[in-house]
Amino acid sequence: MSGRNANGVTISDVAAAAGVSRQTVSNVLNAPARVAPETAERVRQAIEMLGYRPNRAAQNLRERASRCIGLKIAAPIGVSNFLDRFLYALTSAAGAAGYHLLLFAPTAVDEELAVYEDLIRTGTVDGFVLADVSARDRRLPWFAERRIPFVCFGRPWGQENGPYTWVDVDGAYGIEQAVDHLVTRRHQRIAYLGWPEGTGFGDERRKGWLRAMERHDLPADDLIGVCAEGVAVAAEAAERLMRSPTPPTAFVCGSDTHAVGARLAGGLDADGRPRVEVVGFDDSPAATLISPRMSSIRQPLDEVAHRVVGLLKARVQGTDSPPEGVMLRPELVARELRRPTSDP
Amino acid sequence: MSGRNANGVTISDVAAAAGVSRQTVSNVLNAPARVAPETAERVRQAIEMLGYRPNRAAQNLRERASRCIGLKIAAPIGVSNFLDRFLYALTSAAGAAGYHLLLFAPTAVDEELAVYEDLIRTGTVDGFVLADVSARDRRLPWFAERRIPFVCFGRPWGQENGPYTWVDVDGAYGIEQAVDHLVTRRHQRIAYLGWPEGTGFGDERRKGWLRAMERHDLPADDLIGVCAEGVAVAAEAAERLMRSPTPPTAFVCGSDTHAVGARLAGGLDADGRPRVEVVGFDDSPAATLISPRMSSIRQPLDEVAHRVVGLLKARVQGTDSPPEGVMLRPELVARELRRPTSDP
DNA sequence: GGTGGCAATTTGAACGATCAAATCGCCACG
DNA sequence: CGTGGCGATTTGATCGTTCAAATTGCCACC
Repeated sequence: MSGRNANGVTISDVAAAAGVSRQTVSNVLNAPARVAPETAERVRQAIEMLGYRPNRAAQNLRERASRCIGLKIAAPIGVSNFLDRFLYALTSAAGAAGYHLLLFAPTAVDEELAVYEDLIRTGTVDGFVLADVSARDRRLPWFAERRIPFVCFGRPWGQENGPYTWVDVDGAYGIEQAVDHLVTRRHQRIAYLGWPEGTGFGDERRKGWLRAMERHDLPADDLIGVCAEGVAVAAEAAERLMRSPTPPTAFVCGSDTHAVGARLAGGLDADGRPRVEVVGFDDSPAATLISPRMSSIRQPLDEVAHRVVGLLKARVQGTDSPPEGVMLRPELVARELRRPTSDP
Repeated sequence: MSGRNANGVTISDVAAAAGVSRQTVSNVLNAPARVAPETAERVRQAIEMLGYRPNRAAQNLRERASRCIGLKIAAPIGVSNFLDRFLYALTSAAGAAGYHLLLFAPTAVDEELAVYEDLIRTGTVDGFVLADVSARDRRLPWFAERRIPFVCFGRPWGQENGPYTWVDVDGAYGIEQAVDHLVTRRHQRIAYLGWPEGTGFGDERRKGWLRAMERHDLPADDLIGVCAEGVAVAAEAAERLMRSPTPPTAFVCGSDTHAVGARLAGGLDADGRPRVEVVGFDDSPAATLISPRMSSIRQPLDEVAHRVVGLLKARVQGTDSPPEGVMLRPELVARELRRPTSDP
């Protein structure tokens, strides 16, 4: 008996209204096969009439699961709204799988690992998505040791062979596609502009460029520029390459930010057209800040999110799903379709 | 009895270890004054030793509260990472107040309002933050009718006098500050470039510009440009204004995107310096995409988030806290400190 | 007509916490 | 020496759900 609470229609209220027991109502919702059709119909009407919705806390308590996925969100840096887009994709994918995304921010006082542990131990979340895995990330072995379910977005660089589950996008493949594209557009001096050595994904993208250049038998030696992510520094780095006696006619870049810098450094010709063709990485809306819009390599974020959620769900529910790495392919979004101006 | 579960140390386990009853352990955590000091110490040691953390679902069930704040996240559009920054501020503020942020995405099949109702009825969240309040937003009266706690970020335009609680930033004030700033830098033809009539915040910002221009006794008639948010269209709109016989020497803009467009339209003089000075709105990192970096009006996001969470908490807990509107002031971040080139 | 089997349904017992009320021990006071 | 009062602690009940086991009703079969 109840229903006296503000907004609380309980399963017992429904049971009373339908003239059955609580468990029958529960069965209608969770195991319809066990219930006689006409009974089920009567119960469904009572549910509808009373506007019954099962209490989440009670379910969570009973089922020992929160159906929440934890995600740490850090102070945003940089111009990209990559996180925005990934967050939306992840939230949608989680929703489709019956989960919610629960955000938390690291606090100044607490030890970061303690925050993760707390969320698991209190049952606030069932597992984590790690979207900011760094090289030799100490969270991974720590989580594994405690059997805390998690899935990485991004390969765990330096511990790829560890027993970790991840989803990543093959950046090297994307860059190779970009080089191939530029080659078909008759470019031969194709530079690479990206992060300095040390970031896993950056190194990989640069390797993809080098591989493609060798495959096409093109020179690569004096065509590498590196700098931190930032338009101004990227422009400087690109300018240094442009001062060469045989300057690049195109840039393949580690990020859209690098690409914007390269485009600015290249400048415009007499007709007001960009002197260098660039391909960025991420296809962020920021890429539209320059005109004409540049080409960029798009990561399949919806697919990434979907796979991440699926794998995490399996690891949360499944007793012992084996670690698994999933590699997805990015796609080149080609936007500069005019002929290159020169062909040295 | 228990503790047999994988990672579940319960309050009874702690009680047994410390040689007291469950309730005493509960009191140590929730009402320490009721417990004798030496008993409390013993219990605390047991908690520490066993690594006890209270189960969130059990607390939620008993206390009829989830300590979660719901936030709808939509597909990102535009270049700004404003949501990123607000999300981080909101997550931090929520965490400091003992809450978590729970994200959800609207699904294609469900009615939007039904999703909100579901989250409340199931007790998944205690209330909502609405960061995307539109004019005559139908959610507001609907929530109020159902006594669903919520706080808006942004005035509920068109229903400011409704019984709603909100936090907003005084955009008109910020714009006026920008105009004052430009006037002290000897500008006289200061244009406004922003959204077409119809967005509450946009209209308000334009009014702020007009008010400041009148206050300074400056002409304003032919200095208004409107367009959607987008660099290319903004540049076009700004160009139209520049073609006037007496073109503007500065732009005050409704967004950073508009401002980037205005700067591009203005172009550079012989010394490579921007011909027009611009002030954007939001101080997004995208503002750094152009060089020299432009001035912009910064919203106090941390303060906004803090107030939003505080008000929501009061409305969730308090029986009947009266509706309240909080207006905060933005701050002009002035970046172009060189003298303007001309003074017509 | 008694019995076994089966489908449909109900009852009892958890899940882990907190509130309210009851109990305990101890001291002071008349 | 009995009683009242008070601080410290314990017991019982409850939040709303689901699992496991028990019960009911019905039909078929020997």
